[in-house]
Amino acid sequence: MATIQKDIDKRTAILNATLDLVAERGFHNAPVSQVAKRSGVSAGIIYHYFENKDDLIHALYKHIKQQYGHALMQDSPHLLPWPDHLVKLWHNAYSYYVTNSRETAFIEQYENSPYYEGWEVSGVLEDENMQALMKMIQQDFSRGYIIEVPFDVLYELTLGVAVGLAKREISGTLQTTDQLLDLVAQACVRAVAK
Amino acid sequence: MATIQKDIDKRTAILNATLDLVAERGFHNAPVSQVAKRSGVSAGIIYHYFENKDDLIHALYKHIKQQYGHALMQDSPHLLPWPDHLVKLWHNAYSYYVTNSRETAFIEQYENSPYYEGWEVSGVLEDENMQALMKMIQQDFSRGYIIEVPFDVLYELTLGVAVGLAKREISGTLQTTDQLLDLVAQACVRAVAK
Amino acid sequence: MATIQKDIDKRTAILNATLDLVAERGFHNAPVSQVAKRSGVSAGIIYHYFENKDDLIHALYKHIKQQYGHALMQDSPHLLPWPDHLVKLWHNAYSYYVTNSRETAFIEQYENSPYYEGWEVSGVLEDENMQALMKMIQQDFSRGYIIEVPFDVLYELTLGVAVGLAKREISGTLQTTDQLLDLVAQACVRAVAK
Amino acid sequence: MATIQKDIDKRTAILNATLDLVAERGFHNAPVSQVAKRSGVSAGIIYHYFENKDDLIHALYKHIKQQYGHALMQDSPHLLPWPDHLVKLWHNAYSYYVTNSRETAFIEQYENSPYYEGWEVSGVLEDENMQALMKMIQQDFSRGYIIEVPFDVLYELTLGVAVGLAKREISGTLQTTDQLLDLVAQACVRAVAK
DNA sequence: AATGAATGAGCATTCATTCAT
DNA sequence: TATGAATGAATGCTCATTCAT
Repeated sequence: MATIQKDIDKRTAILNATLDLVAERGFHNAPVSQVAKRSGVSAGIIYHYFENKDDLIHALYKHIKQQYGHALMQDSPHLLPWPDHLVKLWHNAYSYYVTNSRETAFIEQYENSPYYEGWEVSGVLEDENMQALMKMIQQDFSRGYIIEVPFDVLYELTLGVAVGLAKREISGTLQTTDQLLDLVAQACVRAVAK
Repeated sequence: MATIQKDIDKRTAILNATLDLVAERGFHNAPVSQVAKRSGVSAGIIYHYFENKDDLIHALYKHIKQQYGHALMQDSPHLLPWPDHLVKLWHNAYSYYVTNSRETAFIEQYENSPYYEGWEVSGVLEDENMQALMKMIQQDFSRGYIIEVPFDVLYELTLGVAVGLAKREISGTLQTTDQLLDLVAQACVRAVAK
Repeated sequence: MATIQKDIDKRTAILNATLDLVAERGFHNAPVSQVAKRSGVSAGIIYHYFENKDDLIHALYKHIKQQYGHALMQDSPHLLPWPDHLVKLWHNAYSYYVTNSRETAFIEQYENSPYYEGWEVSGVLEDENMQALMKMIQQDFSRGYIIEVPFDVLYELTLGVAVGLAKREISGTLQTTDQLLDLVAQACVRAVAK
Repeated sequence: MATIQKDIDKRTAILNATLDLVAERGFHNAPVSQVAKRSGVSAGIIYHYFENKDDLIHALYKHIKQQYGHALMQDSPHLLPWPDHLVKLWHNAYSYYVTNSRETAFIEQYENSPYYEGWEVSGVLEDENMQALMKMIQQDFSRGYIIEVPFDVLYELTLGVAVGLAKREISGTLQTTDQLLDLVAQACVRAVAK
């Protein structure tokens, strides 16, 4: 039992150190040796938990995306009526990104690198939270609440905006207020509402 | 004169090769030696035109951003009435990104890497096209056409959506039509209109 | 008793896996971890049966050399008259090498590596089959059947040729027939006969 | 001119250092870093002259085999009558191996490692000295001097014996004299003569 | 006896940058 | 200006060996 716990800790420690380094210094300058040092393990053991550095990066991405999926569905937005559930979703997304700035930095680097092959391939769809979300949007569709555009487009018009804003807030370019965020969430709703 | 011309060509060739490599293979795997080979110059001469590799990357970014600024103001959107100028702007942006996929890939990698320190620092504001654009938005503001949110927010709600869509189109995730694009442009207008 | 049996099996399994790997992939690329995996034991236990990897290699060599000595004296060549016993010996050697290609590959790698310090040091002489063989040759000597050259030289002129041929047969370079082998055995006899 | 000379020297220095190390310490324990140190160059430059370590090893083998081919045909054995040319050839081979013990050690390690894919594939046949040798043997064949067996077999019965003996001489296992060598050369002739 | 996680030195290879020519 | 050979620190990764369990 102690062993299992320790194993989980070590794997997590490696993932966490990688996240730290990539967020701080970029995909470059996140050498395995530094990951090892920062997570307090030897360099060799990393290859016990992960096949190679790419595998480590991919695993970290999957890990974060799961976290994100969970955060999105916090407080069960799907139980709220239209358009409140969309607003809630938007705030959840924004909140996740701003609170987890390292994760945000990592995701954005990952998804804009050759590592990424699109969300359909990335295995994100297997996550149950993501499935719940898709179902929710599906319903809005069939009830005629939102414009008839592909899912990707809806995403960009809503949560895509949340990421962009969060990145600016994190970098200090932009100072938001609750009022402003509500305003933007409403704007997104307006964009996709039929 | 011929020499100067040749210099410009060589510098451009280096920038172009860098763009190629970064777009194709990512910020990693774009070694200076490859840049040299692909641009048909020696590795050493690159350090005549650029202080070091970082300088080369930054210069490329500036170069592309200027191109982008120019593309944005194509066909003088600022001469059109509200909200046509915004729609035109949106289409210009989208068109630039989709047509110049290498540039898009580079920009997105750059702006999500530790290289980037925010657009205010990046010198983008010095570009005259960008200044014209800012002025145009300023006017819409003062005339009460658009919601009162910071410039960054407006950007995310409009052109930010265009980049996101373009990236999906480029990667093949999404197939757009003129009809769909018009729909999205309208949605963006709806989002920011007061 | 059962335990002892199991031990022997495990030790043999390790030796066998090592042989496999070295023959297949060379002295390089025969890591202990792979030996463990292929022999179905843990990496750690290998160090219970062998002091270290070198010791394992040396032990394997000794093991094979004993097998070889046994194979050489199959069907009691020493009971045959001159030069039939030499011919028989030659065929036995050739047959062993061709039949046991993994062993052949290992022996040749070992004897041409810094591991090897000459057969006199290697402990081969302690083997009773080898002693019987030496005695047989000794007798041929004293009876004046064979030329007066050191034992090493006789070996090269006879069994040394068998190894060389076998290696070519194994690698597919050479296709032998019974007729050809008889011819070569005779040639070797001719070489050493006085 | 000086540059060309220097280049040749550097490439040769690398090959020479590799030969040294492999002969002394085996294919293992001949790390590129040591090759660099011993040849007085940086580790990096080795990859300017050779694609990778395998390429370096293969190049060294080819280099040595050419040397060997040259040594074999020293004093034009092909101009001598049967069987003197064979005896001369044998002595040339033996002499090369004993004099160039590092080369011998390397060749034997190489040809018994997974690097080696048989002499037909190794490009040895392209060497003009080897071609002269083949022609010489061909002639002996057609004149009915030697037994009708494949070339490989003849090789093992003659020069193959020379290598084996040389290896024993080098290792100190065997002390040869001119008389003994003549005796063995004669034995080899006897073996292949019809 | 037995496991396999853990170590860390060592390896092949890359690459930004310099500099003699 | 221009070349490209040369450097050497740094990187991802391997593997013999140890040791807590």
